[in-house]
Amino acid sequence: MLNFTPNSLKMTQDLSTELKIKEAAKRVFMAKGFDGCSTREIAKEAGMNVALVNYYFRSKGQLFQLIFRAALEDFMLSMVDVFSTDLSLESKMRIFIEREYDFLTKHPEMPGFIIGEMSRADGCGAGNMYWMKDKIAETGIFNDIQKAQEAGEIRKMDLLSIALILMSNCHFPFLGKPFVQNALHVSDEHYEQQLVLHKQYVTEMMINYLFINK
Amino acid sequence: MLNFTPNSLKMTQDLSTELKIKEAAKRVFMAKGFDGCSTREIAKEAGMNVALVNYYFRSKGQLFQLIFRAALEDFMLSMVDVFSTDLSLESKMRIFIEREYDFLTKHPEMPGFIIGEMSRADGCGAGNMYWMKDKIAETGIFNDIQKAQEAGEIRKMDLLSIALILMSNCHFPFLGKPFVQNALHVSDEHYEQQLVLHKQYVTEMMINYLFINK
DNA sequence: ACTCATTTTAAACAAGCGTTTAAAACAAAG
DNA sequence: CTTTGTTTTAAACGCTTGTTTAAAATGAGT
Repeated sequence: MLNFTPNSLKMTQDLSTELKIKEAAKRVFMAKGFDGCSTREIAKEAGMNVALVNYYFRSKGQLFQLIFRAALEDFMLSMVDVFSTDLSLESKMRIFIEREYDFLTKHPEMPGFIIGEMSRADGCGAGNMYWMKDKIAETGIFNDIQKAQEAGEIRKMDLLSIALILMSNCHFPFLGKPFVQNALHVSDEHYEQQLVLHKQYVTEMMINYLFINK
Repeated sequence: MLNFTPNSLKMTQDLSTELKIKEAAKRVFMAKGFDGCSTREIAKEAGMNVALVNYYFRSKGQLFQLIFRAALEDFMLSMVDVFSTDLSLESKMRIFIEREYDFLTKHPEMPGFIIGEMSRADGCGAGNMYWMKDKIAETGIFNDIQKAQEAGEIRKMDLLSIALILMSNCHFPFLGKPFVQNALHVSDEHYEQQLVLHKQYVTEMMINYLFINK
């Protein structure tokens, strides 16, 4: 009998368990963080035996690294592919903000997870993310910005500040939700509704500031 | 013999150990989070016996609540007292941003700690922070904003969006430092230098956007 | 039916956890 | 010196942690 699945003969159960654990781990790690959960909790969430976690992924740490890197790649993907188009710089930024709000609305726990776990002592430190800048550079966005600065179209400021302005106004509304919501007594519904308007506000604010009006 | 110290006869050692533990706990909790550290680690950091932590603070959880609430109050204090002055709304905002950057430069781990621990499942949830909005309201800043909106001086937008714009551009540069720094290969020195400029950029950007030019 | 490698299981491991205990050390008062 | 209350200590408690083990179950090839 023909079998097209590599590395394994029975696939239904096989890949299923590995995937189930990986997806359970993703859910649990993102909700509680590396320190905030146990191997047994992940196993239970996946409906599997504890030992299977280590059978497929060797250790809690390695499973975490897998999840973390995947999350990081997801996180970058929505950014990067907008920059690769041949739209104007202003359009790129507008669409970038749009996409960022879309993505974060679907995955609101993402920025907290990544930033939170990156600050951990033994968290996936510097070395693991060296590919990121290169990935962004490949899109040519850095050149676009430099050209636009030389042409006097956008304000001459360090790339870091441009990145900070964009990320601050896209990510903080999701990152800081638990704090801001409690501090101002805002309901979930009102918060989510306001985010739609907020996206438009910050788009206008940032474009107005970054781009020099003739 | 007269004794003015309450609840205790010898004070030098007494308050010293309690304070040492509290300060060690503050350091450790802020660096590693509630789940990321142990009672024994706090005791060792304070140079004290493990049991003393529970002798003075009953449990790890109660000690944490103490530290967390104190951090939250510190966090609010720098905001609130600017708003209580009788400066113009624009001046208040300018000084607010200035103070916020000053405070966060001295305590860069603060926003990550507060936001991170607030998202924890059993973290100090809603009930504990009901005082915050009242504390801000007492300063009259909410009225100032409403008046300014009715007078057409500042843009008519929900209070939530105004708060989000201010906090995003003040807190994210510190919150997201580990991520942004790694993503763009930025050294500590450059990052800190740029933050001084960044503060001026975002001040101009926010004021320009929020206040309607005649 | 038997083989053999893979997958799953229950049980166990040492280590670390938060917390408690009971005794020791201490310091002031009578 | 003895008493009395507080502070500090070492040791232990029961429990959970990450990980390993060795046996059981599984399923395809011969």
